Amino acid sequence: MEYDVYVQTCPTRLVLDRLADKWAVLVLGKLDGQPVRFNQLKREIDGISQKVLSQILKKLERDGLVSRSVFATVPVTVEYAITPLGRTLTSTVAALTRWAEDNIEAVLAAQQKYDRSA
Amino acid sequence: MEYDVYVQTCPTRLVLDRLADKWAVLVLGKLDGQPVRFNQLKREIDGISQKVLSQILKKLERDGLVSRSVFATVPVTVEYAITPLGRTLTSTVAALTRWAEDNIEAVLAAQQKYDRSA
DNA sequence: CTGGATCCACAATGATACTG
DNA sequence: CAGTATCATTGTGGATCCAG
Repeated sequence: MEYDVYVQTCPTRLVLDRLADKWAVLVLGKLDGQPVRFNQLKREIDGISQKVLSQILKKLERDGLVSRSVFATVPVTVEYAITPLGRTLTSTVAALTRWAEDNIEAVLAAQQKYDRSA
Repeated sequence: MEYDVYVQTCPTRLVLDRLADKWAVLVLGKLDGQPVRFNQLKREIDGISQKVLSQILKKLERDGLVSRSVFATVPVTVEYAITPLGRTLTSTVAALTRWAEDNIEAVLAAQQKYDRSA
């Protein structure tokens, strides 16, 4: 079977839709390493709302990239962790955020130059 | 200066917003190699609308990732090409689409398993 | 603590038509 | 060919309140 992201009906487009999401990238980056609890994620990912975070986590879990573990403490504890499949993604994802941090100045400079000439 | 994508006000978030876009990923992937004309891009990126394509190209150009060249032919010819800065991104971007194509089956399987247990 | 449900405002997109 | 302009529609996210 041949897959090609450039074909609209190809299922790989579904994966791209999921990956090509700012929040998903940040969540995967935070989970790479140790399991993290819901509110801890919410605190560490500045600007994400509770609604969006729970949606993203559910999607990532459905895709098999993230696992969800419930502990019957009081109050309940829920830990999210990356799966083996998800771990094959984190290096790529990390490269993305690293690129952003490394090249932001060049991008900002390009934007200013563009805006001046416009 | 320290940058951190996990801080909401950090400019690197702008970069992530741009990169974390399905269409931007596909466009950059297509431009990696030779310059491509507008309608050729539109044809090769299945499902993208003319409006969205022109928007994405303008943003990528503003970010300094893509260059736009106009040739005074009749009718006019416009070629889009990747810039040196953009080229530093393509390997990461290519890794993303490759991951999607390589792991789609595992993802689809995970989704089916998830849906059955739900 | 971990979310689900709701309401609402705004951004994004498709379709269509038109221009240089 | 390579776009821009407009409109109508949808979706997406934020804010808030509530519950197990």
